[in-house]
Amino acid sequence: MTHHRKAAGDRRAEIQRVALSLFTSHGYEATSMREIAEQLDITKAALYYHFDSKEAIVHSLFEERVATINGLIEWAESQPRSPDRSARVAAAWFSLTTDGGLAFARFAIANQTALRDLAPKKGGPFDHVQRISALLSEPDAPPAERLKIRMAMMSVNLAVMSSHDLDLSDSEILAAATETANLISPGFLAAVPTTI
Amino acid sequence: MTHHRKAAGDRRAEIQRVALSLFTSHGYEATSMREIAEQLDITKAALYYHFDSKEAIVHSLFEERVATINGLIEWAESQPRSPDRSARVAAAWFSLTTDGGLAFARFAIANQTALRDLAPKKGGPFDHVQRISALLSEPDAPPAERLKIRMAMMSVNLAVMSSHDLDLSDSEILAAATETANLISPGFLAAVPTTI
DNA sequence: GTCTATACCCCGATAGAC
DNA sequence: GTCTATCGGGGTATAGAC
Repeated sequence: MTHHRKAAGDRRAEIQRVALSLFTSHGYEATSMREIAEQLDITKAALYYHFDSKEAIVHSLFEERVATINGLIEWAESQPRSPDRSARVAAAWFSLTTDGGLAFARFAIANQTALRDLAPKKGGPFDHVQRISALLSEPDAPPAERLKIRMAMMSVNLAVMSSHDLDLSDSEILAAATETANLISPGFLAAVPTTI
Repeated sequence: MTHHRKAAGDRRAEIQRVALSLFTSHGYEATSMREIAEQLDITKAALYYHFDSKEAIVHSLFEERVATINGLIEWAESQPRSPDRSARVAAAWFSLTTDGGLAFARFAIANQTALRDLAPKKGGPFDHVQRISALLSEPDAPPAERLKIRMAMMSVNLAVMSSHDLDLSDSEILAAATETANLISPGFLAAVPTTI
């Protein structure tokens, strides 16, 4: 027998889906709990049953990703610096943004300042760019060199930002990002297959 | 005789300076009129003497830039499509982001969603990217080609986003952006001198 | 477990004294 | 021209009925 009622975990996932959509289109600060509740035909108070706060919602949206990247960094730091390690880290970094389409990238772009304020030390998304770029560049690399590595890392963001109003699939956007990353920093994604 | 009192126009400029700083660091939505007033040691009401609304402040921050770009677009549309026209438009676009350092670029990055909502039709900053990229690409160019043009145009944003926490001057960031633009779209800034 | 009702605060904005 | 005082509303969050 199927039930008309939603399973326990579904409501939480629905809230996350709606919140991600609203945060992406209007921004975290401009999105109110009332808006999220209305779009789900539930009350504001119901949100507070599933999440302790508005911040808790946004944290839940990237906590899995944060944990994965922290694991990646931990692994990389236990390995000796080598071209192979760099290739694996770069490939993992890129594949992380493709999981679940480009929804997270779009969310991150629309909420850069909010993410900075909401995830300051916990190892937020922006801290990761710094730490991984350090892993990918030589210890004595000049700042200009580190900048290029970071620009290659963030080519996905550039492609997503630029693709607004253009008739392109996520795969095509990602292909442009991959190509751009390799142009900015030759060999950046040499080891990663271009298939998505 | 010098006066201790500020000249009339100074207060308005001071408000713009503080507002730009706060909007850039915390975002438009997260910045309140009270914060702006406190940082200037004036009252909230005093702000409303100089500006009709919070939106009016943010509009004043880029109205000059908007007018300049509208003029650029108007001029370009009156010219026949040619390599020379493209070179001039691309060069003008880039030099517009250097005026007054990279302050506007940083502001725009921190407030993408707010700018979209606040300047929807008036010819906001994001509308300009679309219209200028149309000028710079062939009329029958596929979306992927237009995307690359836009990515080249927004390489300044990429460089600024990536340079956070890096010991680089605005000139160095801009140099990286210029180089990247030409890598993404060969010859994009061929005609523009690289001196800043 | 999920709702209604409400507390409490700070927001942008205005009126009018000085 | 700049202030004090205040308004109406929406914000997040909570208390407690059901």
